[in-house]
Amino acid sequence: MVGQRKPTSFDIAQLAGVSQPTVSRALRGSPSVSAATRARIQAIAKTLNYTVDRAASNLRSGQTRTLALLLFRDPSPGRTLINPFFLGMLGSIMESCAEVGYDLLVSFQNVENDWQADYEDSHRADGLILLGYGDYADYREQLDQLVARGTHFVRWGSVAPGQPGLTIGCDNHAGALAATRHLIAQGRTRIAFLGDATDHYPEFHDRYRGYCDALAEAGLACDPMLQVGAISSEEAGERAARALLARGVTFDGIMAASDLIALAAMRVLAEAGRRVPADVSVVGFDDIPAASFAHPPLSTVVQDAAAAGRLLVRALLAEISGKPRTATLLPATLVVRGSSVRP
Amino acid sequence: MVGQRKPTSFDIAQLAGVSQPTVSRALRGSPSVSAATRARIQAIAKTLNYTVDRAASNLRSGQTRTLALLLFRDPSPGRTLINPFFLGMLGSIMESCAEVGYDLLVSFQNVENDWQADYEDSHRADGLILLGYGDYADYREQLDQLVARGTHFVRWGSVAPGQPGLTIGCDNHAGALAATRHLIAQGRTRIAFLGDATDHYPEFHDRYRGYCDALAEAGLACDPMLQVGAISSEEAGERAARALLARGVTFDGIMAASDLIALAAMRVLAEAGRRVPADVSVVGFDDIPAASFAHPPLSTVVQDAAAAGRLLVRALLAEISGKPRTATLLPATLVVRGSSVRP
DNA sequence: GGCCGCATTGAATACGTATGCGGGTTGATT
DNA sequence: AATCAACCCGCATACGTATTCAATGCGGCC
Repeated sequence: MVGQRKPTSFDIAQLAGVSQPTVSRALRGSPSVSAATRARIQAIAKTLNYTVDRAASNLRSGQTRTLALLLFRDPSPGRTLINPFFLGMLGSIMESCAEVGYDLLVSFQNVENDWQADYEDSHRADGLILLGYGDYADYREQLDQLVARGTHFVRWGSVAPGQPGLTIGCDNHAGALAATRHLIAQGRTRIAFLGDATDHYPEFHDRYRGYCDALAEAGLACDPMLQVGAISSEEAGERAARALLARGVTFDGIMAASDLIALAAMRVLAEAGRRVPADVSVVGFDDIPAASFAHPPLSTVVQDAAAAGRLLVRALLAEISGKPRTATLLPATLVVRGSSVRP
Repeated sequence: MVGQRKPTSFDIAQLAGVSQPTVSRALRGSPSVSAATRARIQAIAKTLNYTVDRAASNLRSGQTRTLALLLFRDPSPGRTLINPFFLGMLGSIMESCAEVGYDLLVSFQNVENDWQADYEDSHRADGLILLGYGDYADYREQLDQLVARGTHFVRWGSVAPGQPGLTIGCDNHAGALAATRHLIAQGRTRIAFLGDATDHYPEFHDRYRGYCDALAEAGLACDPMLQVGAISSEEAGERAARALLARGVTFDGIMAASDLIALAAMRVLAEAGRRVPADVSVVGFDDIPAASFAHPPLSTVVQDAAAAGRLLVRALLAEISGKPRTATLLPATLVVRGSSVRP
């Protein structure tokens, strides 16, 4: 069995008494093959365990029926684990690709480096899905290059006008707004924001604006002493929380730009003897799996990862087939758990 | 820029004043091309943004420089999330693939269905990595088929003699042995095992044997009333824990076959008013991210996911290149956190 | 000086499929 | 009965690269 040469469409053609092109058309579902011939060919293909050679098919057709998923990782001293939120999205992306009959190629990319975005040029994939909280300063240039080269791609990120390429994201502003309103409704007035607030991280920036707007609504000032920068990682969250404590400002609430930051902050607070939620109410963003296991369970803003993944794949396929698509905003909804509700 | 035809090796050849084969050789590092020519060709390739067409390259060479990762998912009513432990391994596999210059194709597979293992036959990948706690009864047959078709693959699972293909796994028996010894050292004598104990799930079976051996060492009986079957999911863990409580047997320790089971059990125990670890000591297996965030933090058996991923990739490459490899056992080490230590 | 060997390169070709185009057959229409 | 369209199918070919084989030039050695 092992020594057998892999069957080709010629083998099937011979057995079926037709020509090779007919086999190709039959298996591919071309309407110009009669039902009888098609059935015969399919039967033979099945008995021979024939599968279309993707390499040859890709070469001839110019299509790979493969999408590439590029996961951006922030450059950190130690090897940073990938953000769990994006891992969650991965599942739904895999699922969606399978549904539409596409393969999925995945790889890490470091934002800083020139990432090898030659997946499409080298005919390894028909399009790209970009995922990650990247530093937009580094990022932007590369996106422009992708656009210039005519690469098909979609990106999960902050949906704003004037951005290169097709972006899909959740309503970061509305999510943070709702979360901060919730904190205010709990009677909190000194609410800190842990996370980068510059436009280097547009998604965090949107969340920060939502936070500020909620404060403004309530007539509260947006105190810069209550904002500490951090990217989305436990280490950064820990540093930020410590920095906040070190400033000596009083605070009774924390709006964290991501769950990883929030969870790290809760840990630091516990060590410092601040009780959550008795002394401080905490809300995160993303709803990673660990959020509901935390103690107390973390209130957070849920992004619908399943819907997001599906939408990314659909949008990319539309883009590839030439249909113009516009940026899409997914809802972000607050889920209240134990970390924010005042006893 | 967009309308430009993608450059081929012929374009480079013409510009460099050489033939196409020389370009191919130069870019691929063949020793039979002079250093001067190589440098010239590489320079031209760079300015043209040339990348080798993988489709053509794959077709001609018969190699794809791509590995496929198949994640097995237990068939569940609702859509089961993928086991976080395997997600952790995914990162290290991605990393290892990148290091050796291979692409990684990922996809879900349902154990029950005939999974489309035609990745290698259809020239989409050079080999397969199989990941998942599969039901071995369904699984076995498919593995035999892979072997029969001469497909290159490695599998993460229970390392035991007589299994088809190349298996790499952690020392499930030793891990469970250490964990159960630890429970006994805490003075626990009525220790339950939550997880399948049949050979349908060989890894769980190995863990169960470790559990039993530890009990035997201490002169404790292995009471079947203290074992409840469960696959690795929160739902199954919850059902198992409730079933255990419903039996009305006394118990003061739980050895869970996986962290998902353990975390679900801790939740059920809390609802039932049993305190962890005061009344019941709990230990899990896998060390998924949520384990350390749980309350109390979950003691568990750590599998080195990073090493595992690296090893899987390396072993598969060796297998592909024809070097015989033998099954490998990775260590599993107990990490003690709050859920098991008696106050 | 002729022959041999090494170092480079070119010519030719094969990998297996998908598709434009034209040819043949059939049945229906005038 | 002649024309025509619809329907199926085969011929030829192209996709871009990697590899086999032969050819060339060159220096060295007997």
